[in-house]
Amino acid sequence: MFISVDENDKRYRIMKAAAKVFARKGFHRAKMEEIAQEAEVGKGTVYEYFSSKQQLFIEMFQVGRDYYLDTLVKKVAGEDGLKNKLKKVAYLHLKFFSEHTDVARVMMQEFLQLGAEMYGEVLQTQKREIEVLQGLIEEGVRSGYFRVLDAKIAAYAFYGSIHAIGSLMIFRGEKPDLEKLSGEIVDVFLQGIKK
Amino acid sequence: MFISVDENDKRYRIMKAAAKVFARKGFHRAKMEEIAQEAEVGKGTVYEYFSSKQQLFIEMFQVGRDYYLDTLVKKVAGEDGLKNKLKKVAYLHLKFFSEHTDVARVMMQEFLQLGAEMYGEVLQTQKREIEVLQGLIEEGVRSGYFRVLDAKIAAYAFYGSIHAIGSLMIFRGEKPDLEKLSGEIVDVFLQGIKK
Amino acid sequence: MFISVDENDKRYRIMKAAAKVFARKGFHRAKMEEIAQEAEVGKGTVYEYFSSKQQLFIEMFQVGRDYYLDTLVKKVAGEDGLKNKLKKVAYLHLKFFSEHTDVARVMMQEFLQLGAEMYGEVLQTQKREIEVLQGLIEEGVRSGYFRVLDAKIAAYAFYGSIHAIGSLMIFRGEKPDLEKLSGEIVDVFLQGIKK
Amino acid sequence: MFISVDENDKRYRIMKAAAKVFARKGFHRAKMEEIAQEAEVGKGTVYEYFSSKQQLFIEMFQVGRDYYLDTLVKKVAGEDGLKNKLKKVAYLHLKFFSEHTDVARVMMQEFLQLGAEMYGEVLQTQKREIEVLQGLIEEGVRSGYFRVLDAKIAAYAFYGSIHAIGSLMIFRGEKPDLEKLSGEIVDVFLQGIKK
DNA sequence: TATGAATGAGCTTTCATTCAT
DNA sequence: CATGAATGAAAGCTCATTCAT
Repeated sequence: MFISVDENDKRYRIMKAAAKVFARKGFHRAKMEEIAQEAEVGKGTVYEYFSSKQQLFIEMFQVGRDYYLDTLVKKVAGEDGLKNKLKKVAYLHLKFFSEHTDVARVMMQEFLQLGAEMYGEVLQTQKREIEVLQGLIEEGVRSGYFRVLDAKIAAYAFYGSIHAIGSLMIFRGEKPDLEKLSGEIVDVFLQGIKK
Repeated sequence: MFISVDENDKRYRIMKAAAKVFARKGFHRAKMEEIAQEAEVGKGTVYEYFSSKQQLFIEMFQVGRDYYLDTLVKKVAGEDGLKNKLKKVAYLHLKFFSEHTDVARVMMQEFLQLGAEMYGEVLQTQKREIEVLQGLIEEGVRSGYFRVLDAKIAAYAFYGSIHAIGSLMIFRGEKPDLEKLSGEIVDVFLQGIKK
Repeated sequence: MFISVDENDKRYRIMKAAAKVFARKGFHRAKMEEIAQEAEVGKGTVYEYFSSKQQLFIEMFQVGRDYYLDTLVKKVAGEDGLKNKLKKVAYLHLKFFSEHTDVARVMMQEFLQLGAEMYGEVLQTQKREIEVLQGLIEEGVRSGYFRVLDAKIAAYAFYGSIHAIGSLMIFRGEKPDLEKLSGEIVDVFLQGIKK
Repeated sequence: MFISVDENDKRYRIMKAAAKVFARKGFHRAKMEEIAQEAEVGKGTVYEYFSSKQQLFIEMFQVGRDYYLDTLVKKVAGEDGLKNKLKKVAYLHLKFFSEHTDVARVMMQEFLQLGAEMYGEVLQTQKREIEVLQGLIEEGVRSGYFRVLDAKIAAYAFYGSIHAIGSLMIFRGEKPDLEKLSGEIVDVFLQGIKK
């Protein structure tokens, strides 16, 4: 999940362990001790790299988020046509949920628990992904490909659709065909469900 | 929010207090002491009615959920036409978010924190609301009003749309025109965004 | 040592235990656990009465100091003649050291360790006792009983004399005749050591 | 302050750094890390020269003490007449306080904190300085210059006087005329305050 | 010899839960 | 039934000390 040149880098190992434990337990029930054990380092070592539990959580989160968003933007740009771009967003979102179930779980859980600082951090992810979608929709409206509507609401609606379905997968442990699924979601979004 | 014959009923008062405090602080940061004070009872009294903090949370949650779902089902039944029924679901969901911002926050936050027991409980709410939607969509497909598609995916997509927009409102503190907003969501869902 | 109506008063018991443990170990090496055990209460109970270790130390200190100073002022006032008053100060100071070796030890030890807050607190004791002495000496100078000199320096000198001898007792565990000893100290102070 | 042939000697640099940091923070709040930084050596290097924090403190203390006492004995021997010798002791004690405020602070603070081992070490300083004074007083008694009295008590009284006044200076940050002050202290000690 | 990354024992403090009144 | 004083397990964090390089 995270970018790292050296797989044995302690900082990297601790962040990976943190992601795993936070995912399993949530922020409050995760113990620094357990994270240290998971990373196969001493408890004190964690504090050599991260000044506090909260700081560890925030940094772990930011790295994951940045990696995800960078990948998203890059891959969407590589697609031709608005429909394919929307489908790519859906696909990548679902793929992330599917491949990083544990991390996704944390990202959804700890929303407001950690006070104002985290509040903003966590929201950024949603916000920036939705901005990408809103941009695509606005483009479609300008080019006459989409009908005239509130692009923000539409973006939230589309984001909500894929996010809800992603959540479903997390909770059910299902492994559907993501290509097909993202196709269907985009189809509903573009054509509506009405005959 | 909760139903109670006797407004002075201790059990009721404690649950209401719990809802308030859990909403303010989240599960882990909420203190039994504070809940007791909010309910104007002794700390020990809380334990007369609820065997543990977790149990109190679960029961509070269930009562809120049941009240919400019962209201939902009843009001949707009172509407004519599938479009109006869908719109009603969106409207009620958004209205709940709008009127009970704090409670909604808890319902979204504490998802998995509380282990397997809560896991199921929390999911029930989503699941049953989605079942209502799925039922409506299947009905529409059968009657030929909607085109043939995977009703479950469509239900999740619709649910996700309204939920994402509801979340937005919670975090931004916005107070939009719910009638209009639910109309727009249903419109996108039915017609799609394509021209 | 401390004033208390009810010997079983928890607050009192904790303060007494704290005095004992702080005396034995000094502030930093004293463990809250040990204080709780000494007071025969649970660790949490200590925190019911004192918000922190430092607060416990400060309050314990203040109570001891106030009791000591009040007694000092009262008893000195009850003596006739400057010589007897000075002797009383010496006697009470030595008696306090003799009877409350452990507490005296703490009062001397933790001087500056605890930051500005304690700094002032601890100094108050010395300062106020020295003020009493300075007052007596100034009175003697005015009345022509003492020769004209810097009353402050003389007060510090006298205070230092009795304090040094008190310290000696603490460290050696000696139990000299305090009446006789204070007489000798006052004698040296009044007559000097010169023939 | 310390004697060293080679100013760049690591051992010497570490001890000097330790004196500085212990003085600033007291024993328990001083960190080995900070001492190492102050000495501009690695943390591990400190342990090459001193087996533990406590050992470092003790050795630093002993060196300072020995230097002080050697100087004291030498300079007192260089004075003519008991009065001048006593005055020299007072002057040097006050001068030490005045010039090495920080070190003096530690010497007074850490008295008993460090258990039996330090206990003896720290007391040695006082004890040996008092022995010097006691020797001078006994000499004066023998030679008929002083009246017959308990030389030990008198020595403690004199030591206490200068120590109390020295402490005063430390805490107030005053910089009095040490020549004059030591003269006054000796004067009170020899003549008494009585007319 | 010199280093500083790594360690974990040990500390203060919190708070859900109990139980004597 | 109602209470809240008492409790102690549990957790985050610090820092003296070690040891591979």
